[in-house]
Amino acid sequence: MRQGRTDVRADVRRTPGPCARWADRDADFIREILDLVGDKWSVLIIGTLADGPVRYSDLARDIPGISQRMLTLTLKQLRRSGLVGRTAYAEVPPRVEYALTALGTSLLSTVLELAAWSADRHAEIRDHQRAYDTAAADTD
Amino acid sequence: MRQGRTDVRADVRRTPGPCARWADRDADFIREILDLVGDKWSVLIIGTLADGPVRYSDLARDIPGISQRMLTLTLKQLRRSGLVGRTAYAEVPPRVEYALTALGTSLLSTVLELAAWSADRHAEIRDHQRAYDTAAADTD
DNA sequence: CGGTATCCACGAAGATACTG
DNA sequence: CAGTATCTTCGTGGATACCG
Repeated sequence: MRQGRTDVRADVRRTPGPCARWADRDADFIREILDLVGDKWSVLIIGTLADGPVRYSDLARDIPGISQRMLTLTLKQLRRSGLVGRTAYAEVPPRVEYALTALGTSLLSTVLELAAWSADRHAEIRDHQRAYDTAAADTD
Repeated sequence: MRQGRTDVRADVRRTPGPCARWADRDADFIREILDLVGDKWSVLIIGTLADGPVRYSDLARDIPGISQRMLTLTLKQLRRSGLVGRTAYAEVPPRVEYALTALGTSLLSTVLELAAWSADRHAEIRDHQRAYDTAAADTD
C-alpha cells in the first residue's frame, strides 16, 4: 500500500498509550497537499484532465458551476506546483490546452481512490448525518 | 465543426480511462468528501486518532495551532458523519474520549496514502513553485 | 475538564465587465 | 478564445470570555 520512500506515519510517535503526536513536518505535508487539492475546484480539474489535454473553454464547460476567475486561478496554482502543464498554440483563433504532468498523473490515482471511497461510503455517511441531526433536533 | 454547443453532454468521451467528464453525482461525491476532510483540521484529527482513543485535551495539545473552537467544531462534524465516535465517562474529573469508527479507519488508510504522496513529492513540488515564481518575477 | 457563545478579521470565491 | 481587473459578498476560523 504505502511503498513510497517516505512513510509519513514513521514520524508519528507510536507509543503504546493513546498519545500519538504529529511531528510538525507531517502536519506541514498534510497542510501542503490540502492547500493544493483541498479546495473547491482542483480535484475536479485534475479529474477532467485525466483522459488527456483539454482546452480552457472545455474545462469551463465540463466543470459545472466554476467561474472563469476560479478556473484561471486554480489552473495557475496547479501549474505553479507542476501538476498541470499548459500549451498555447499560435493559431487563430487561439488554442490553449491544459494537461496533467507526470506529477499530476501520479496524484490522480490517489485522488481517484479517495473519490471511490466517497462514492462507496456516501450512503453510510448520509445515514449517520441524518441520524445525528435527528438526535440533535430531539435534544433541542 | 467538431463540437457545437448543443451536443456537449451527448458528446462525452467515454474512454476506458478513469473518468472522462464529470457526471454531476461524481462531482457531488468529490465535493462531499472534500467538505468532510478538505478543511484545515479534519485530517490532522483523524491522523491523531489513528492509534486509539484520545481525550479532548490531548487532541488540543497534540494538534499544533488548533483553537478550542475549531477542535470542537471539527470533531462535531466528524462525529456527525460517523467517522469519529465519542465516549464520555461519568467520572470526576470528567473524561471524554474520541476514537475512529470503522468508517473513519477505512478513510484513514486512503488519507495516509495522500499524505505519503505529499511527503514523497513535496521537494519536487516546491522546486516547481520556486521556478514558476522566479519566471513570473522575470516577466514582471 | 470539556466544552459554548459571541465578536470580528481576513481571504476565498462569485458576478460582472473588459482586453489581447 | 482565453484570459484579466475590480468589486463585493460570504463563510471560515481565530481570540476571548464564559458555563456545567
